[in-house]
Amino acid sequence: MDSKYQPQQIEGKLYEEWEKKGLFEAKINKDKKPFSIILPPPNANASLHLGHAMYAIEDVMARYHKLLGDEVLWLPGADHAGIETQYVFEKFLRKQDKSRFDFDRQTLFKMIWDFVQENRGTMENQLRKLGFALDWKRKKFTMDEDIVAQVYDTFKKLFDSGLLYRDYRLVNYCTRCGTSFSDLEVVYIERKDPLYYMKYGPFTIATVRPETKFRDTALAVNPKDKRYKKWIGKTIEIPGLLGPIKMTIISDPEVDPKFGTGIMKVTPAHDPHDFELGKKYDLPVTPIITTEGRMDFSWYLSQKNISEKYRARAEKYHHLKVAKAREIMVADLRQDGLLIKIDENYTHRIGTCYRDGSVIEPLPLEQWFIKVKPLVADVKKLLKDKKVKIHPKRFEKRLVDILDNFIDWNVSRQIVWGIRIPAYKCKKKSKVKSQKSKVDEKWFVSIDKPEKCLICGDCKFEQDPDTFDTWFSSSQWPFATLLTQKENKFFNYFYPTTVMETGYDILRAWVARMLMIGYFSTGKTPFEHVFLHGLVRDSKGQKMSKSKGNVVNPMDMVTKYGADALRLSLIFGVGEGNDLPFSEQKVVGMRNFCNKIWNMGRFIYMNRNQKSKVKSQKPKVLDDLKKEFEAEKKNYFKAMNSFKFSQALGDSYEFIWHRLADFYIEQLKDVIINGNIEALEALENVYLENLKMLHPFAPFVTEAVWKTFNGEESSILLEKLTG
RNA sequence: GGACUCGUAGCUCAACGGCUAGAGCAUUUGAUUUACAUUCAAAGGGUUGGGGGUUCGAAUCCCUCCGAGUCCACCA
Repeated sequence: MDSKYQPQQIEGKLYEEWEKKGLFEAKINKDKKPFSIILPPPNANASLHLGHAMYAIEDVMARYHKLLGDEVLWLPGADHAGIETQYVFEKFLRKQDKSRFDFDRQTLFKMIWDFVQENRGTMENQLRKLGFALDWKRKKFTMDEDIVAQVYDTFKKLFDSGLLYRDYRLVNYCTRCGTSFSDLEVVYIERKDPLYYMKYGPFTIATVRPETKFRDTALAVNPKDKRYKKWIGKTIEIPGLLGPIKMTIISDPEVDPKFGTGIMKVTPAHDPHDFELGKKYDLPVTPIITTEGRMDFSWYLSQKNISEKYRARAEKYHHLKVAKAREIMVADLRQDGLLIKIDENYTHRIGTCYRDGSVIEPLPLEQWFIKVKPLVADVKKLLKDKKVKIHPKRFEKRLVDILDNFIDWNVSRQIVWGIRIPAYKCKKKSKVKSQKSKVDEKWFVSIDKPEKCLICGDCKFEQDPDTFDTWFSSSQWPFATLLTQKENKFFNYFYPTTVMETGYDILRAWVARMLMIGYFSTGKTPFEHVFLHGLVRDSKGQKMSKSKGNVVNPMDMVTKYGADALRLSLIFGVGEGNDLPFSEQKVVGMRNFCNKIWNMGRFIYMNRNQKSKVKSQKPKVLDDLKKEFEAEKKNYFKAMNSFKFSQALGDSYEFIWHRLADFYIEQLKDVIINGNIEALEALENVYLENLKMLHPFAPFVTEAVWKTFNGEESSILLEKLTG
């Protein structure tokens, strides 16, 4: 044995051997208790960041349960990460002076597919370098054919159950990404924008969006507002930039008389609040901004009998970007004497795209929505019946809160990189003309490509060009990955999975949805336990981000200090579910701990090999050692079985280093060197037992030492850990 | 505006109603022809954010105030 533990020379070889010997492979074994975890699938296209290294907690569980003798499945996978990946790919295209609009759908998809395949191996090998006991033979990709079939199946079931509907409503649209987002993907920021006070017939209104006023469909006041009471219900003519418009004054208690002038313009097509008002009072939805973020005045220009002045204006505005149009219109308003004043100090919050930071436009679009209410009710029952338990407990409250406030889920995305929605629109014109007819009546869903229209039977139906929100496929991950394994019974044996372990930041986006869709599809909870870990931050507690330049590459840490050291540093001394500030110092400390483990082994091993046959008295201190070790073991199992891994590790650390090494070995050093076999054996037993207990946390160093003691062919993973 | 988390040694955090509030790093002093200098022994460093309450006993439970952060909702 070397005088120092050198992980770089050992880790790669050990992992290869584990994988080759199939030690991570799961089988159906009726005599054993199944224990399963599905790895939250990292983005197939990207490298791992430190947050991914937190999956070490899952490895701790997987290896611990292997040692307990359970049948363990830890299933790896990769996510196609729709928007993320398409965004990265478009950046890559831009470098070559191209854009996605230069390619047709099939070509673009194929290009991204190849791009992802090229990069996919990186992430997988990084997971190996971290020592994760993943069953690679069962790995899945969200775009695998069989997974897609599963996703289609779920979509059809939702459709058939009436939980899916198509609706024309305001969605969060990023005109730069060219797609809508769910509400979870909108980031609100505080911003200063001019608030324009405009003359509006007999009134003054305040708005930050004068460019949308052409499509206002009403004015709204508070019913109790004395200033405007006499106007309610009246329709008046108001001079505007493009000539007079007719406007009806409605009243709604939601209008705040104290804001601005107490009278608001209602633009159902471009403001979520106004859209709701529009629905309530049956106002038409009349868009004026396109999905490209440009003004659309074609509705105006197609009219006859407009004066040359107004036509010229409309033509000037037409097709301008929103910001530019606003600028010009404000100038025109001023010219017409319609602008009263500008409040330059108005701050408000606006939605921006989480991906590229551009302003989100609320646009009316037809999209697929999942009715979440019934699903939420089922999940709440699961929680109440303790079919699924949340650790640490405080997150259960948050989950319930999330469920109570879940709004219908928009699953349509207008990007190419994703799973195409298997919905088709009947093109036959319906004979009955009814404005109130629901938009989804003309749609059908089919898992296989349909040969004829399932509604009318003979039209040239069209497939929805949209793809699914990435979370829609992810929400099915626990059961989809198991149902698509070769053995039929694999699913029955391992489902519901035992634990879902992930960061608390995706409790809403992922965990809640997995529970909803998982229960809907299988009638069971997808996992019995949810364990949530915190976020890795930098040493000052700041979020790591590329723009801040404080990102630590986990692989650098592995190269420098070994995978065990990195893993230990992410678990040691961290309260369950708490964020942890990452410091290289701590990794160094854990590297030292690994070295300590190694050298304790070295000391015992050296003396074992030169055992002399001197028989002497059994040292008294051995009784204390036994007692102390029994107590440690008890604590260890208690902590491990209640998801308190940090505590289990902390206790072991304390015992191994400061009791076993600093106290007992020091006490027994002389008698051992003099050949006291009893003392040596007692130490060896306790040490090797501790090696097993520590193996889930530090798999490499423990395995390396184990092999020294028990031969190259042995593996600590084949040992039993008993309480 | 709503919810949650946190405030403990210089720094980062443990301690989850019960021994003298602990660890890592940092600081100071000393040891070692050594299993390990990636070591060991020891020292300094604390009114547990302030105040009040419950209790035989509170960092821990309750109330209140102050401060920091996160998530959610978002009125033109």
